[in-house]
Amino acid sequence: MPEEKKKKIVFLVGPTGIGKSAVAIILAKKINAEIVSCDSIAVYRKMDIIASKATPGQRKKIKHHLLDVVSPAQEYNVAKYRKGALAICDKLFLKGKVPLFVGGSGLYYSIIIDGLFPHVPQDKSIRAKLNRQLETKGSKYLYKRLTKIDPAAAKKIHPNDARRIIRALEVYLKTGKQISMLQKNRSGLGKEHELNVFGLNLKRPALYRRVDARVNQMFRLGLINEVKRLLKHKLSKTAACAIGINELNGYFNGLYPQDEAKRLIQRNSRHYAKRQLTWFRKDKRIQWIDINKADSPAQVSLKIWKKLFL
RNA sequence: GCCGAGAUAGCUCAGUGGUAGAGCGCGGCCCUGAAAAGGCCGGCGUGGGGGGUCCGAUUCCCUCUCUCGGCA
Repeated sequence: MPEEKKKKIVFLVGPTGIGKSAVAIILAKKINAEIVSCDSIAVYRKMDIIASKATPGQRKKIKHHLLDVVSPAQEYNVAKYRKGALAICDKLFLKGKVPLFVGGSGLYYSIIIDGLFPHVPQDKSIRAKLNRQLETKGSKYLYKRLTKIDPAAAKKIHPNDARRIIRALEVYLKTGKQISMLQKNRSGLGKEHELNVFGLNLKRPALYRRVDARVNQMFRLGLINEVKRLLKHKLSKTAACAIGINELNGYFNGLYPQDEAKRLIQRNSRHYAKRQLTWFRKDKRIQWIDINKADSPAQVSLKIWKKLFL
């Protein structure tokens, strides 16, 4: 039975602030796993509080991968993530360990499970040119070009979505191939492995209360100083989009008081959580675990464990 | 107690004799090399209670309740 030989991979996803990390550590011990972070911000060093990374104490209990792998000055993206994550999976399989992916970055998750179409990395000069055209002629102009070059891609992309229009044009200009064709060619771990995907969720008001509370906690832990330190150096544009950077920068520049910065961070985090839920909701592979306030991380991880082995 | 202002969406408020909008908030969605990013869609409403005028009232009139100012 080849089915039996498939290697097991476990995913734990869900919106920010739901308590994935604590559950993951307990679960990892039970199933002989190591944790692979699936978080686009936690990859950055020196962004500990802002990314709510696992603490040194937690990392001592269970090994965490893909935390602190790049400096905040470096750009990071899905392709780098995928490369790193696949390498770690291989290592873990050799050790007989189960990879336990934990995080809320939906695209990163899907790139691991379903794959990424073959390498067409970004091209700085093509992008610069397209961005200039975006400024002078607007996204509608670029969209029209895309309509001619790759109608299928254009159909999927909204005329205002400049970022995706540019990427589609970039791929074509660089390879002469349509992104809509290339995108059909993807293969991820889902094909060769036994996937077990769990999602944590809470009723919306309770989730939002948790998100707000976690932002308060981040302030207590020293978010302001952490961001102040980060802003002393040049941040890559991918690191700079972490929620909290921009909001606090406005406060540092005297645009509004500190409370307003906090309010904005809380609001943007709630919006983010909502978008994450939209992303994950449509993935039918996810087995949802509804947690209520009373559930401890241990209870939640037990529920997952039961689903894994019963 | 008297005088004045107000009571409309979750919040702050606009407007109109033909059953209502704005901003923020909130909800839904899209997503393949920036993804904690970027983009799209949606008004979510017993217009404070009751009565009157009118073909028709959220809009005009009366009254009650409440809120906020001012005077006592």
